[in-house]
Amino acid sequence: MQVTIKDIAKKTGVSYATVSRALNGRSGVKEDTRELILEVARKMGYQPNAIARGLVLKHTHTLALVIPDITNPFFPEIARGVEDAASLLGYSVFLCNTNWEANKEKLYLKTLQEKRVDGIILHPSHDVQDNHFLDFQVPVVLLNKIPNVVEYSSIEVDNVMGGFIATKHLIEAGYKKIAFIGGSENSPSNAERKEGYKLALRKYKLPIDESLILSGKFNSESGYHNLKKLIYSGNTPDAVFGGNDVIALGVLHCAQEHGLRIPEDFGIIGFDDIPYASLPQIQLTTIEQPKYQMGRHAIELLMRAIKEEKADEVKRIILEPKLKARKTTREVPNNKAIKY
Amino acid sequence: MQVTIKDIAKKTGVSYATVSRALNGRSGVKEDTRELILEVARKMGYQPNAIARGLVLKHTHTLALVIPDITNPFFPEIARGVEDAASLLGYSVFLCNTNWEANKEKLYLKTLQEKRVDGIILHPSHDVQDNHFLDFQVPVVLLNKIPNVVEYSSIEVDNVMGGFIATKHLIEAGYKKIAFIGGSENSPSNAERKEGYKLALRKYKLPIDESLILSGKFNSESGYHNLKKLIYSGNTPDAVFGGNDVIALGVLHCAQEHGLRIPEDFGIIGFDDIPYASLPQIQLTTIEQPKYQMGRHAIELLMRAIKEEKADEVKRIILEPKLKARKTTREVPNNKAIKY
DNA sequence: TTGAAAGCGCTAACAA
DNA sequence: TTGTTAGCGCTTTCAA
Repeated sequence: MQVTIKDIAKKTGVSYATVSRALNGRSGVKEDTRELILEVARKMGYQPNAIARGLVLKHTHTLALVIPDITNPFFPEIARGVEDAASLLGYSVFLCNTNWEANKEKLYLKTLQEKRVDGIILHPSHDVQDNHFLDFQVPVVLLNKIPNVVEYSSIEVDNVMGGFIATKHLIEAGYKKIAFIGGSENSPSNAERKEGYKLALRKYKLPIDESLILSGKFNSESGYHNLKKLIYSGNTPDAVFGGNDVIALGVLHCAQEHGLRIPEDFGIIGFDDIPYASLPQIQLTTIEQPKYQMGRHAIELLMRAIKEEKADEVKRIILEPKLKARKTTREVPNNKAIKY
Repeated sequence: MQVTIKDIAKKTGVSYATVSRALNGRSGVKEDTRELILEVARKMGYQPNAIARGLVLKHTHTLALVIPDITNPFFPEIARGVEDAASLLGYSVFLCNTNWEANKEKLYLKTLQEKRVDGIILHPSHDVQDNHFLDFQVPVVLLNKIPNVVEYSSIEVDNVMGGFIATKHLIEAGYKKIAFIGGSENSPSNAERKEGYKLALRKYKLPIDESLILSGKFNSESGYHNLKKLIYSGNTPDAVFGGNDVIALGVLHCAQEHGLRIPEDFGIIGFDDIPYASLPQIQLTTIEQPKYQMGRHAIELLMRAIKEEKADEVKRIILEPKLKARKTTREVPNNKAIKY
């Protein structure tokens, strides 16, 4: 059996209230008694029971990170950022994989509330339209925007800016026929990246050709097949902006298989900067999302909500995406750089 | 404020013991009352308090996965296996990154005990010699062997077999001068893989050349530099068995940079089969560890320890590693395959 | 400086 | 079938 403060009280001959005070470093305990208690506690191998404490204090120093899939290369760094920041503040964090299933997400959210987590960081599954987490007691911060949901703090990256920068880079590098091969149609971030793409084309007076704008899934097969489709329909672009890195990797694979010379005749840019992208054998040009920082910021936001009783204060942190020019796009000649 | 069983009791006019019974589906509640209670609970938005329940039941339905770094491509799949299996059984899991630091590991283990997790899955940092988790109340299963520690269940892959298979594959493919570029000297799994390597050389009558056996760190820089060292000392091998995939990737990079033709003149095999390895642009031949399964099995073992009060029963599950022949090694001609 | 006692929300004996 | 009550391990008033 675990030793409790009562055991310590018995051993030391004081009341267990005093033991509690001593153990928690509260004032109003004679130095002698405190030392005695601490000593005895140590000797008996006392481990405070966080459950009991949580029951009375009404907080658990426990958080949760609810994401679609830790196996998706986009998430581990976020998770690490979350966990590092949380542990620094004395919080533990539950990891929950929803597997992109709204039902699983719903179930987790319920369980987590029952476990009385102090806060939740949530990357919702795209397809969640019913916002089942809207009647929440627990503070939550979102890891991406949900259309029409404004009641939560969130940390986001500026996807339209990212899409713009990506496309601009392609244009500056001299590519002329630039396709957008995106992911799911009803992903808000996908839509925003596409918007950035169109913005850039428009700004630099390139035609917007709808036949060059494809969508599919956020996996490499989708990227692969969409480029293939373009090639076989005789509509081969000379550059592709992929909706994310995984798609771009599929595009890269397809382009290589079809003997397209990269980056000379064919440019590819992705989005996210997942770890794969920087492998020497890949060297994918991409738009970086500051994943680790996103995790940290999410914790910051969550702490505001938890600590300051400002559950109502909604704050959005919008992070800037950055271009990582690598080897799947031509270098931009200095003199050709478009003024921005 | 959250609604409690007392609130429900008041509303329905029964005692709160009855409410508890009804809510937990315990027998001995008239069907009418049960329905009433359930109905009222639903209406009031009752959320059972798992903390309070945990306090009396003395379990929390909470587990922890303590690993060095979720950002390391070896771990996400394990984590997924753990989480999937755990959630199926109604458990939540804490994710803890020790960052390879024994101190952090120690701290987490302490916290987790205080939080009264029901069990822990631990991948210890290599360099932990003092086994600070030895005085544990909580069931733990280990994700790799620790020398001289036999008191815990563990799930392991047979590293010497893996090393043997890897080397055998290289030999069968016709490589003659096979180097082993490993990771940390004091990593047990590294030592075992090296042992398998030597075993294979011996068995197939190839000389064991200590100048071809290098160690370093478990990162790609280490692999890169160790091969470079070999090359510049005029001791270039015609194949390398990397202590893990990340090392092998570094080796691959170096080999490519130095114009070695892969796999014709130079073969590379790794260990782990991390996701990178199967990218079309990489196609690294490697020894697969069944990571997802390891996670699931770990949960199995943990459940035995938790449920059956067999905390003392120590069980090891030893998984078989498998060869994944891809493009960084020559194909093994059928007739040349060595009988095993 | 210390102790007695209530109570956090719940489960489970024991009685009725 | 239902209610009463003790108690899980702890914190925190209130009194002494």
